[in-house]
Amino acid sequence: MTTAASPRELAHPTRDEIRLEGVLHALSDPVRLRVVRELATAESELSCSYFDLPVTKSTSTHHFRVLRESGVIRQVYRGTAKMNGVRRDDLDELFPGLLDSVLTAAAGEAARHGAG
Amino acid sequence: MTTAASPRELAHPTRDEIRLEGVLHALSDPVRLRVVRELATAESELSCSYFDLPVTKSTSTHHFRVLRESGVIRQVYRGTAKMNGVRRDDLDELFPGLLDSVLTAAAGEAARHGAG
DNA sequence: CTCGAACTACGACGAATTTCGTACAATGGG
DNA sequence: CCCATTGTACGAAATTCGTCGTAGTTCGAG
Repeated sequence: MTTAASPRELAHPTRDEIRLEGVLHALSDPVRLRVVRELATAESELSCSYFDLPVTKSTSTHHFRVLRESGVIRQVYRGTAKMNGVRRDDLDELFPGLLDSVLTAAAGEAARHGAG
Repeated sequence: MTTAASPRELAHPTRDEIRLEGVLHALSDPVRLRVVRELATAESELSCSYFDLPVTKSTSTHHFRVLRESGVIRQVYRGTAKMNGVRRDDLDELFPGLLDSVLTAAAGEAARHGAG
């Protein structure tokens, strides 16, 4: 009773559907901020399973979805894996400097408190 | 030095107690983001009653407190009024460029969708 | 001292969020 | 076809969030 369509396409907001409040909210969670930092540092797509997050798989799926639906990341299936990448072009066009300042701020805070 | 010997002093986080996640969360609410935008454009401090927010006084108090406790704004009593100002120095030192890029992003989004 | 203005404290409520466990589906290799 | 890998869906519980109303506090003016 498998239904007809291939469901392996993921819904993303278009560029003009991305909202600042949604992006800020997505980035205000420690787990999600950490994912975005790794993704941005890697500068290439990473699978969900690449991340060793302190939450279960269910919760991990949830966080990735929040990031995708807010427009922060793009997700694409590749075999059984789901690859993730930051939507840098869209974010930089929409909110110039925002992503970089958040990443810089996160790095600074990590240096101050995480390794201080 | 401050001449305030008033018993009504408000608790603020010190600079190094301010957390990025807390700031992002505080700014991810439409009402609070609007307050910060007005505060940032204003030349001087503004009282709570200056703002005509689409919420009750109770809720307004709540939002101002979230902003204060996250370190985004500084609040000082002046008579019966409570004056509010953005903690620009602290935020710029802690998270360079972050506040400005958020304000620019908010202005851009308002131009795009609010008055586009 | 009394009054109004400004703001707070407290309790409450519904809605959203976060988290988990378990069961399930899609893919690619034997 | 079988199965391990990868991630999803669903339900549920705990928590947080945004909102409000009411009662109360502090201050300045009269």
